[in-house]
Amino acid sequence: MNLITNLKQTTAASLLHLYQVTISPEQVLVNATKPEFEGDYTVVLFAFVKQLGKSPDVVGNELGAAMQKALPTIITHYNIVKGFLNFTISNDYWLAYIKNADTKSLVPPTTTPQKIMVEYSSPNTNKPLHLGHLRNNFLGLSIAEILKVQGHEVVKTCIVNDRGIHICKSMIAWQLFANGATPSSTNKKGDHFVGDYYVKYNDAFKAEVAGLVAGGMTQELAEKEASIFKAAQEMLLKWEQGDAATLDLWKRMNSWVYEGFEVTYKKIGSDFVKTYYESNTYLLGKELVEQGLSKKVFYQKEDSSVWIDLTGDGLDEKIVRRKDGTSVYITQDIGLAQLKQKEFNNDVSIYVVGDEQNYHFKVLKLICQKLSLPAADGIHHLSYGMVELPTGKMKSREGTVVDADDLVDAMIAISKEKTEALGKVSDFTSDQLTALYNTIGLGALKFFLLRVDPKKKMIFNPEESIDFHGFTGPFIQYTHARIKSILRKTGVTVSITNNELLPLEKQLAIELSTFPAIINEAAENLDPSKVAIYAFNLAKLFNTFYAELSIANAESETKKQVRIQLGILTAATLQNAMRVLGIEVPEQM
RNA sequence: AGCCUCGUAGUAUAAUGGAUAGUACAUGAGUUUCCGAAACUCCAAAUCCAAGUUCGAUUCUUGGCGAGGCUACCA
Repeated sequence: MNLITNLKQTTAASLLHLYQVTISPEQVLVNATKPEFEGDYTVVLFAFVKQLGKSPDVVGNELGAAMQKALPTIITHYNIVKGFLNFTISNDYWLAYIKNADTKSLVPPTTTPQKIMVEYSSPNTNKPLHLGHLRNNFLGLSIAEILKVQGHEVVKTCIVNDRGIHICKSMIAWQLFANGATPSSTNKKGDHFVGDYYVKYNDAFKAEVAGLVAGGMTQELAEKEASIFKAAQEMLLKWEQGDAATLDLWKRMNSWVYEGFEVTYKKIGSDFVKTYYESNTYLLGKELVEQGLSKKVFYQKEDSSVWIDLTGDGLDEKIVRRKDGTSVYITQDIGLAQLKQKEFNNDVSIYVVGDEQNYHFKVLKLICQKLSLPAADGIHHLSYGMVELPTGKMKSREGTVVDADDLVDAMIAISKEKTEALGKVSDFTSDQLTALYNTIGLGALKFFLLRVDPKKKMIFNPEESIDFHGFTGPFIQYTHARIKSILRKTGVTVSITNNELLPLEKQLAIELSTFPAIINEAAENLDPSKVAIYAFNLAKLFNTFYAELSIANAESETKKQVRIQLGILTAATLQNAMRVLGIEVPEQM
């Protein structure tokens, strides 16, 4: 049992014994003691002094004595400061922890493993991936790893938005302007190639609209009347009718895009057990509309369109089938949710999607619940904020996006530059160097995008935002590499016979012991930033420890053994923490 | 108009209602005869405003002000 749980339970038991009051262990607040006070863990007394009708000092003294008596090998001292009961934990406890910690299973597996689907990435096939997609991909990858390390079975899926008017725009522009050019004929990555035509479409569209407006048309009308827009609409119609030539071009251009995506996904580490294509799924959900009608979850209006009334749940009315009988977005998503559940039999389904769709997912979950679809309660939306630039929102139509490939390449280039300047890897082969630059560059980028609460929108300043010092991936990678280098020289732990701990040694042990709780917190909140913050704090603490205390030249052999073991545990914990963020840690850098 | 997020030093961020609001970058001052200085140490600097609940509020409630998003028979 972990120490905090133990302290909570003992507090509750002691209170029951002393005062005959029942307080559940979850109600007991146990915190790490602030450094300026004596002690390791603190029980906050205010919560129960009121119902006991005694002063905090009296309760503190009685409770402290009782707890020490209950846990004689764990608690060595206690003191009370203004309603805070501080406990000092015995060195023996921490030494036993250091000795017994297993680097192969730092996180105990959950007792209730589930099958969890994580859907992430959701690209459009009319343009390459950008910075926003990177945040999405890194969040999806990370949350999948966090759940895996807890012992859940994870299925990663992707839904590709491969049809619709936006793709037709790229297709039209290609027909108009490409003269038969292809990615290979222009030596361009396929997704970028197609994306260029999307931009060309918009340029042409804008120019045409401007011309029409100059000729006296209103902006609104001009946007509807522009011939290039009409051509795109017509193409969408042909696509829906199954026109062979249109489908051929669509398939051809999409295949270019997929080739490009594959390169990017491989580079950033994204993979999927199953990829769904919207062109296959956009007709799903039709039977569900019928079911919903017969279950009276949905109702039909006079024009024969079908709706659900969610006003009772504080939301609006929502259409689920148009009067012409076709599905809308939400209907497709309900159908896809059902399909995925049928195929994989998952208990939980996590959607990594931007926060502009918060309302959509609230509605989706509600409808699935009302239709009594299996695992409807397991639907979770991992909602994340937009990534914006100092100049404002990114707009792919206007070409003001930070391209994913460019950014990744730039990060790798910077890591190369910095690594070369330090000259610590002269013994690496060129393949090893390439791998190292990738590890560091991607580590910096992933960490930067994962270290903040996903819910918050973030501003990305390409020039200033990326750093290799401080609260960054490379800082943690460096700390790991340094520990490994030290351990290569000192050898492994032989045995621990020491019986005392210096404050920094104990502090490090305490920090190491909280890792499983951090993982649980991150999983519960679908928030990898908790792990990123933890990894940084641990690395920082180790660096302080290392600056103060020598490992190789420790005061005694027994001290050396303890510190080697602390080094081993720190390196393993950093490696595990970074792994669940999708970041590798090098042995040397 | 309604609904949902968010507002913390110059910048970026942290804090299940708990102690003197933590951290990084940038700024300033230091630390290499000793295990890796991508490191460490120290200085300075912040909770949008106003009420309320509480022993205690960055956190909860209400009202302002400000930013973004959603309220599509687009996806």
